[in-house]
Order: sequence, then structure tokens, then C-alpha cells
Amino acid sequence: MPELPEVEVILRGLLVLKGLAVTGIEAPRPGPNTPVDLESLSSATLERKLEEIERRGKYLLFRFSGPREVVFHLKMTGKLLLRGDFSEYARYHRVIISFTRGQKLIFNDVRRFGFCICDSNDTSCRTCLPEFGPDPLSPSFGAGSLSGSAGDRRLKLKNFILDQKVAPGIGNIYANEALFRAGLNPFRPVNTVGAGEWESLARSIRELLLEAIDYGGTTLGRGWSHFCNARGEPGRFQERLMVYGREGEACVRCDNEIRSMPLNNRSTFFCPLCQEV
DNA sequence: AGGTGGACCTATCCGC
DNA sequence: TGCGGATA
DNA sequence: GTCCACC
Ligand SMILES: [Zn+2]
Repeated sequence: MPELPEVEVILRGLLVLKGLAVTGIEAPRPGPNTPVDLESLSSATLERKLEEIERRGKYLLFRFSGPREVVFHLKMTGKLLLRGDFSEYARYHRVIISFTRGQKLIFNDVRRFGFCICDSNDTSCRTCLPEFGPDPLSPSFGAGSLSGSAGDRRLKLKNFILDQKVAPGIGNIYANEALFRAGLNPFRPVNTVGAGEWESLARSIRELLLEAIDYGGTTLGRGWSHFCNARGEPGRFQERLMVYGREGEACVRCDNEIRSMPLNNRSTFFCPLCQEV
């Protein structure tokens, strides 16, 4: 499930496409959840040069000459792959964009939740994107932005940092890990969090995400539906996870048992001792 | 306002 | 081994 | 991972 670090790792791998032009579009096979309208994808990319790739939260934005923009969201199992031997997974290929120099961008997605939207002659696809808060890796993100959007609201801390207007790019894994690092209970109402605790949370989030990017992202299992970078390689941050997926195991800090509880239909892992209410 | 549960899909993992 | 159920 | 309908 690509979150900020995984999307960032993919983006960095795709930078080799910058400066190349699109020579063809191909949609291997139909099926449920059509990921993109081929007509508009073609008119937004064909014969155009890729000028820039950027990330907004978990979205990837490709700017082609024109300018025309194309935006991808990978949801749970989407992948963006460069030219390579992925023939055994070809049944999950959704769209293949060919570039000059024989380069390719392959959108592959096992669960078919991911999608791609493009600019048309008159409208920018940015208008379809949600609002984003300050990127956690940018200077405008911090204790101030967190406590500001918390105000006197009563929602639980974990739900709060999963809000893309608060910490765009954070998903379930990194929400759990960030709260553990900050020593904060996921179920605490945000209006009880103090200034020092916001500082600690902001720092935890930033450091965590940078470290995860350094490790090439998190790859939970070995199946194809798990994360890999643009060259098909897994990440290594799973070795550094301290609470996620560790129910019943010993807390790395206090040796007590890590517990898991559902919150918002998603598993929430925490140490009851290190993260008291 | 905030929380829950389902919908969208397919694969994998676990226990019986 | 095969199957339902839970989870990603 | 996100959206939406419902309490
Ligand atoms: Zn602990």
C-alpha cells in the first residue's frame, strides 16, 4: 500500500523518463474498474515531452509539454514500472506508455483500485484532486500546522493524522509508527494534545518518513501485490517497523506486548505502556 | 462532528 | 489438500 | 486507499 515514502521512492526511480517523449499508449486488456480514458490519455501525452514529475500526498503528477498534466493514484496495489522483464505479471498491466529511447512506463495494479486522470483541452485534472495540507517533508509542516488544524476538535489522533489535509501522504502503516515514536496514544482526542507533544509528533513524522524513503519504502510480504519501486525491487523499511504488524510481540522500547485494535475499519497497533492515554 | 461499515477488486495467509 | 475467513 | 451513506 504505497504511502508517502513509497510514492516518493517510485517518483525518484521514474526521473529517468524526464526529457523523453511519448510514442505510444497501450491498454493490454479490459476488465472491471477502467483505470483511465485512453482517448484523453493519448491526447494529453502522445508526441509530448515529459517535463516534470511531482508528488502531492500519495498522488503523482506528470507534466508534459503543452502543458498537459497526467495524474496517477496507486491506491492499494498500484505500481509504476520502467522497462524491464515483468512478463509474468503482465495480466495485471493496465496501461503501458511507450517513450523514446525504448523506455516505458507500465501501470500495473492487482486490485484495480488505482486510476489515472488527465488534462483535456479545456479543463485541468487538478480540479479533481482533493485539498492537501502542507507536505510533511516541507518546512510549512510542523507543530504549528498540526495544532492549528486540530483546534478544539475531538477526533482521535490517528484519524487526525490520516487526514490528507493534515498530513498528506500518511497512511495506516506510518500513522501507527509515527504515534509510537512520539509516545502518543492513537485514541487520544486531539484537543488534549499539548504543544510539546505536537512538536514531538511533527518531528517523529518527518524523521520516520525520511528514514523510510532512505530504506526504499516498506514491502510487507513477498507477493507481487506488495510494494516495489520502479525497477521492481522491494523496500527494506519493514525491518524497522516497531509496531505495525507486531501484535503480541515485544515492544522494542519497554518489552511489553504490542496490542492491536480496530479504528476506522483499519488495524491500529500500539504499546499500551509507551503510549498511555 | 465524528465514528462505523460497506463498496470498489484480487491475492495471500492462517486455521481447521 | 482444500476451503472459508480475515486481511491487505 | 478513498469515498459515501448512515447513525
Ligand atoms: Zn512499550
